[in-house]
Amino acid sequence: MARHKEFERDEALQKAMEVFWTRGYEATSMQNLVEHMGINRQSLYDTFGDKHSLYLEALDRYQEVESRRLFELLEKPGSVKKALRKLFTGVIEGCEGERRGCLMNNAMSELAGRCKATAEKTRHNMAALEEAFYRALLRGKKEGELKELRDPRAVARFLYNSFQGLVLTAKATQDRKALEDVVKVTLSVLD
Amino acid sequence: MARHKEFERDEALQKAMEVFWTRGYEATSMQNLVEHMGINRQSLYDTFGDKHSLYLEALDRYQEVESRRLFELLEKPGSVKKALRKLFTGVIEGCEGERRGCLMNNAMSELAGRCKATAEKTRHNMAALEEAFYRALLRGKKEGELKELRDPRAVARFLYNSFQGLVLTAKATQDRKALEDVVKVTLSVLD
DNA sequence: ACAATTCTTGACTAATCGTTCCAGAAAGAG
DNA sequence: CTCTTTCTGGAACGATTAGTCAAGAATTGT
Repeated sequence: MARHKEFERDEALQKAMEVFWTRGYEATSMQNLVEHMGINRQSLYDTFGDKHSLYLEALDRYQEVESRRLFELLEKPGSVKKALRKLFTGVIEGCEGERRGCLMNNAMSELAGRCKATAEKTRHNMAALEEAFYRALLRGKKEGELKELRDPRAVARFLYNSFQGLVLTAKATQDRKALEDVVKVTLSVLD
Repeated sequence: MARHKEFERDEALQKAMEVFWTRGYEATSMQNLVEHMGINRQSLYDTFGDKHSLYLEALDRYQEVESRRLFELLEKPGSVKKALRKLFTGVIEGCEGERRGCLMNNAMSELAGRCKATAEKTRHNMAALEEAFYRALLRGKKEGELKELRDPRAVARFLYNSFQGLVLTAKATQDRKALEDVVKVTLSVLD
């Protein structure tokens, strides 16, 4: 029988995801990908198809891996408000170094307007995040922390929107005070 | 003496801005620009320098032309809340057709992370919009519409953030109800 | 050992990228 | 008209793009 693969598919995909995350879709060349993924050019094409297919798979992987961190944070027992604050201030911390934002956010901005598959995946991500916020809000309401919450669905959508806005804003500014103001007012909706 | 220019610099720049607005920076080729601007390739280079310089000038023009519309809307006498509602729902209307978002928003996402000049221009845009929100809030407070407003600077930053988030979100979704929920909760901060 | 299958390598398309060069047409001022 | 400058068109630049091909090395089951 045949030889086995000498690289881990998931590891290579992870690397590809990071390159797309940092450089975007158009600015990433196959040469960039070959170098960073550490696999052969031909293996890349054999395993992932063309550049666009690889990008879509990278979006899927991001959805699985990165979104999970967010879900876990919001589902962990304890104060919902504190979890939300941690989530939002985490964006501010993250803006210090890498400055690559969020892959889904970037995809929405760069490609969703002209690529249906990308638009679909970003919508799926949006739905998942909205749902995570929604469940957290319901939990907060049930546990008495957010008694006065009127329309959890609308607030969940609002939180998603503010979160994405913050990720984007943090890409251009280093003004922590400004970003903290945004978080402060955003979370005041829950009071 | 010499011949005069046969094209209007501002008109050509306007066209270039629209191309960058629709396609982004990387996905726009000089060929695209030549075709849409309606001027000669050589004239393009003579007049605007290279692609990157042209892009930065397009950002400047956007800042002047498009931001003014926003300023005028917010400075017009009348209810500040109504003006803000009009501004935000305008984003929802705009998402029906073109789907190109906002050039500054796009620039922030695509280039601000790796181009200092772009980051600077988007920061300038952010400061201008924040200031427009701030002045509108102060006016609302003075005129009694927003008596209970505590921290207008923070709320202005919050409004800017929600606005940019909405522009981005509207790029991927057509769910008007979801977008209207965002606007509803965002503006509820002023109540 | 042997055959089957797959990985690796590097050269190789054809197209497009941003940019420059050049020759000639057009239009102002003297 | 002539001189000067600028605009125009097309060809060309070298570099890079996404993607392919073919041949050999490696690893498996029999």
